[in-house]
Amino acid sequence: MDASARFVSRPLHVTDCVHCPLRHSTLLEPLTLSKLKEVHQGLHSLQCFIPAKQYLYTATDRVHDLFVVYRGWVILYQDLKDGARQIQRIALAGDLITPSLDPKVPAMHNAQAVTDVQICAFPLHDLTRALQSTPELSIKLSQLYQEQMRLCQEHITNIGRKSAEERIAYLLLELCNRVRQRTETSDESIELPLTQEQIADCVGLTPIHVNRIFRQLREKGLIEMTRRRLVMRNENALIDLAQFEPQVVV
Amino acid sequence: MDASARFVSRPLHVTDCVHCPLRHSTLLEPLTLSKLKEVHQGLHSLQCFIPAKQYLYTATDRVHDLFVVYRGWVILYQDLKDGARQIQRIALAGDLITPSLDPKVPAMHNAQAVTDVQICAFPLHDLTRALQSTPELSIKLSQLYQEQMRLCQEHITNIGRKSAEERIAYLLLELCNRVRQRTETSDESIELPLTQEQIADCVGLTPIHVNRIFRQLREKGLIEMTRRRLVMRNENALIDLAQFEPQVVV
DNA sequence: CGGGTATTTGACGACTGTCAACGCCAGTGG
DNA sequence: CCACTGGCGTTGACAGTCGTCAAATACCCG
Repeated sequence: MDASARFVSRPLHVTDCVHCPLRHSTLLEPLTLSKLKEVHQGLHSLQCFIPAKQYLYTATDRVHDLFVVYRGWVILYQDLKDGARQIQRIALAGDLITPSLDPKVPAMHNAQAVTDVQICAFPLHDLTRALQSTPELSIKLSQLYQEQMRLCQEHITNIGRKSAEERIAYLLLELCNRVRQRTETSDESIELPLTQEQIADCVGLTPIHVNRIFRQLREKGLIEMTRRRLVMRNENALIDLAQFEPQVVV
Repeated sequence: MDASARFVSRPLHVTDCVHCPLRHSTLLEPLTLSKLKEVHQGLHSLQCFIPAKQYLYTATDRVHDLFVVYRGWVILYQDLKDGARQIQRIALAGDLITPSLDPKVPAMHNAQAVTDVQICAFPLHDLTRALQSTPELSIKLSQLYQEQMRLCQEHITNIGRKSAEERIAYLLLELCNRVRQRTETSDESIELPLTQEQIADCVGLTPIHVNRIFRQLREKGLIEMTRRRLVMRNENALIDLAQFEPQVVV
């Protein structure tokens, strides 16, 4: 199915997208929301609203756009034959979602809104033109890809070589860090709209085991989890446990 | 440590790099070796020789170059505190290696030559200039990143949600596919210079267990492994087992 | 208030890891 | 030529983390 059809069949508010990292050309500028609020450079885009649990596209879709999340959480995941599911990436505000750069190639994964989501869609055709006319844009795009790759590779290390406890601690710290960068705060608690099942699908465990680990972490006094909210009770201990290396953003 | 120092301290042959995917601007052109043999566009580069087992850079290095593998196998991996190791990516001929786009940020992972390797090094500074003057280059770069991301995300699904047997079957098929694309052959056997330990570090298992699975696959008549050589005895059964989806290169 | 979803808990089993030992092969040096 | 050495592959016994199954509880939304 064609993903653009999927779009227009859903409630959507089209306005100008005034918050978008693609407008920033400075090398390795951190992608905070305040930084995002700058001037548009004339790149065509549509801002869309996607309600929670709806799909941005699915694995077989041929997508003609590159997306930038403006608000909300999006999970990118793959379904396996046996019913299992692996969340490959969690996209937050300011993150790029690029199912493919070739509209003939299907996305191979699903993109689903966890919360209500606002995104900007950039038609690939316009993007290609913009890249040719605006070199800063292409450099920015490379940086975004690079940052994505880094997270992706850390995710691989996390899933491949760490215990359940370490994996979950790491995921929580990473998400916490990313949320803080975006809100420019350093609260010890954040909104965490993921279910335990989604966390399990992210780190490659079963929801039952995720629950066991959460209890452990709670009993050790490291975290507290109320509904949709995560409190880091002892962040240093958690960092130590997870072998987490907060990225030094220069 | 600065990675350029690491370079010049090693045996290296400096010549013009005449084989490099960055010279190709057509959208989603497959990266085969024959395609690589085209005309250079004036991007500065050094071709270096790295003998097997030597490091291109290590986790703490600040790297000032972007690399393109021309010949040989390179593993990118992270070391963990407890001595474990996770191979995040295997780079073959035509693949990009971009430890960072900011020379101030350390690589966070090691890049080690598995076989003798020839690579091209593009200084980041020159690359940035080239991206600004040559828009086709930036589009090509984005495509390369995109392809990398796809492999990386599949790797995550593989490690996170598949059994040992499925993981190994998948890895073998992926490597086989990538080698075939590059050699433009479809032999049922390929050179596979990885040790069982390296395969284990790639799919997140122990070398002992990798060995057990190899025996299983051998006894099922699916593969044969002699020294440094993999023979696919029943590729379809292997594809079925691994839930492998060969990428449709358009 | 009621139905569905998410969380929690226990018992049990299995896949994979750990430990230990041996064999094979290539390179090295006497 | 042969003993020696180190790396890699192979195998077995055992242990443990994590998955599976089942069920009860808590929570949300209509």
